Amino acid sequence: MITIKEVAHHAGVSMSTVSYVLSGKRSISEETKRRVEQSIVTLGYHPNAGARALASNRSRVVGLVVPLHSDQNMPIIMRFVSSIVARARDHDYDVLLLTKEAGPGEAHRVIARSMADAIIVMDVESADPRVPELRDVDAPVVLLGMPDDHEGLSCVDLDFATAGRQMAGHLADRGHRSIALIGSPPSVYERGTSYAARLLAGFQGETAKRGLPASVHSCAAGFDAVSECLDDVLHPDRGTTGLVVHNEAILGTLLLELRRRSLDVPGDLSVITLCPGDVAETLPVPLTSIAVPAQELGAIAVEMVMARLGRELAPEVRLLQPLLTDRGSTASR
Amino acid sequence: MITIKEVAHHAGVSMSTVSYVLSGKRSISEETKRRVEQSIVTLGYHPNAGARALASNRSRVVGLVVPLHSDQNMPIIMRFVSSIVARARDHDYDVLLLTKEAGPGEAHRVIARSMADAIIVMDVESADPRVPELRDVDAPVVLLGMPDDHEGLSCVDLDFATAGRQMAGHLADRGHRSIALIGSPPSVYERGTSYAARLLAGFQGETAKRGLPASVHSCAAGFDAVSECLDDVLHPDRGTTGLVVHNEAILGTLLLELRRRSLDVPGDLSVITLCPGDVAETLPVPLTSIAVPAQELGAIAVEMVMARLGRELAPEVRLLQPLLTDRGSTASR
DNA sequence: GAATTGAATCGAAGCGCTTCGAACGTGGTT
DNA sequence: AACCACGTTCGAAGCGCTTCGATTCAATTC
Repeated sequence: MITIKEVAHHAGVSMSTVSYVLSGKRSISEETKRRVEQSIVTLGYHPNAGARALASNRSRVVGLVVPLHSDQNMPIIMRFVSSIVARARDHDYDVLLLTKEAGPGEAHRVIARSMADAIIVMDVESADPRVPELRDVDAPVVLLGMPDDHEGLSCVDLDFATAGRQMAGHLADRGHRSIALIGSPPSVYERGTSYAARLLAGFQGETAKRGLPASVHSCAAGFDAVSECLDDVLHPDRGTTGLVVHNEAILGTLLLELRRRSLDVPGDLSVITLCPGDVAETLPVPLTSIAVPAQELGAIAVEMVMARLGRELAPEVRLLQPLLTDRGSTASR
Repeated sequence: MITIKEVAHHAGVSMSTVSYVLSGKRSISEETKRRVEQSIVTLGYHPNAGARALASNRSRVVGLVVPLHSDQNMPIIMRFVSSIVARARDHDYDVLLLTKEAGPGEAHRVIARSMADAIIVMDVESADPRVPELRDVDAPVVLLGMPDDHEGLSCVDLDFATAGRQMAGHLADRGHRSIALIGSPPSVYERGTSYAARLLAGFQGETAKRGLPASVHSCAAGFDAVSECLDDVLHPDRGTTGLVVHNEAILGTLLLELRRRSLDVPGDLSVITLCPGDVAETLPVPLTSIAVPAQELGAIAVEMVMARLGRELAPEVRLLQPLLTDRGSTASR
């Protein structure tokens, strides 16, 4: 193993000079810098992470708590992870993989042992039991998701309430007088997944404000569940003409079932959804949708971590404004 | 931060004694051990990972290269990851997340800096360009998947050739005289994904051996692609009565489309597939299948890493034998 | 021309841990 | 009584790096 000592010797300077060339924390003459960098390349030097962490009291690692057994959409979780890893690497940070399933103690362990400088937690729920414990972690913690009580913690999330309002408003603006929301399976609501509840609140707020009848349905994945749910939603008594779907898993099945029933989108039924943009695009009928900006949310989470690691900043909450993309799946009537 | 020194002082012993209590590398009297452990709890001591790594030349971290942008099934990738993390933690190892997309240099960087003691690489393809570079990594490397040239590297994978043979044989044993294989989209074959090719080879070997006509089809995801593919597979000239599906993404769509065409499984068509067990179970028609034993494969990968980290073992290749579960989706004729 | 400044570099003290050899009893052998 | 062996424990030397004065030397100032 090549050490900084050997590099120093090879370049004819002291260890500290090499260190300063690497960190840029003190000014070094161009000439010396060049020589040192040359030696580093020639010898193939790689700084030892452990030694660095020990001496500098910084690991340049961020712990990421991922829900690995989640019943939720893995692809979207992967988008988050992928963007977080990429942005962290931009800052020369690595990512240590922690699982939600292993319990909240993991975050504490990793920080207490100085294996990581900060923690990012994905998939945080309304009354997430991890939150109190995370508050005690002695390092910056950034949550993806918004627990009810987020005091002292940084949070990033999509503004689901506004998204719910926007989707209801979009249909109402087009003259739909009776609309329905198809949400996630009951289990998701019971678990207190904060985004589901917030979108629902926004949706209901908007329909109430406009005095529109609106029904709300919970739908599990699977062909029979979707079919049953549609029976209910489309019951003639309701006169439903517009559909807000907040359940990525059933989108394909739902559209197929509508086709099977010879219902045209948007001719017979307008449909708008919240899901990743490319999912909305590649469905049997491309859907007008609000995208879940996983990339951006991940990037913001990393930026918040870095900001807090640098300066001593107060935790903050950031809600990203939803962006609606019209793909023609909603008609005026 | 509580250090080992403070623990030693609190327990009235030397630092080295505390260290030996923790590592168990030398015998310590019961009494002393008890006192030290008590002090550790009382003070809330957590060993500093950097210092440990520096002194012991072991990071207790394994790097995991994950395909984060893969067009493949994220859920199954997650199963691997999840099992690898869990098993690694069993050995008191943590997992550093590296992405396939960031390039093969990442593995080298992480090892050169002593951030990890070993590397596990997922989703390795036949002619994977990463393989040569991985061979140069100065640490144990375990591949999930089997490149053509795997000399000097440890590999774990399902025995896809045998799986292909088994599925063909299963149908043939039940009297099917013309069977078809529906595989992954062409892109998967073009990319040289080794498992797809190996399954295909096994399938063709078995049908040839038995002198059965067998057609092979490549099918992309999406409703139209599946429908088109079925038109081809079920063309009357072929007389196909048995179907082997090696394409997890289209299973649901395919079964729905068969139902739409009023074809009964297994009455009109026998179907057998290779996919995770619970996927096969929760389809509209539960399918007889060979499971992808993600849990086991991940666990074995970790065991291989640990074995190689302990003793100086030669790299080895392990192919897991497929296990066929009959769910009644294939009939005799 | 002495004093002051500032850029560039060096030396050495740690960071918190592991590990090796040495030391210290204690009990059993001769 | 001297010796050895063994189970326990200690002390100290690093592991490879960062960082804080201290030092040097040339350029500037009065």
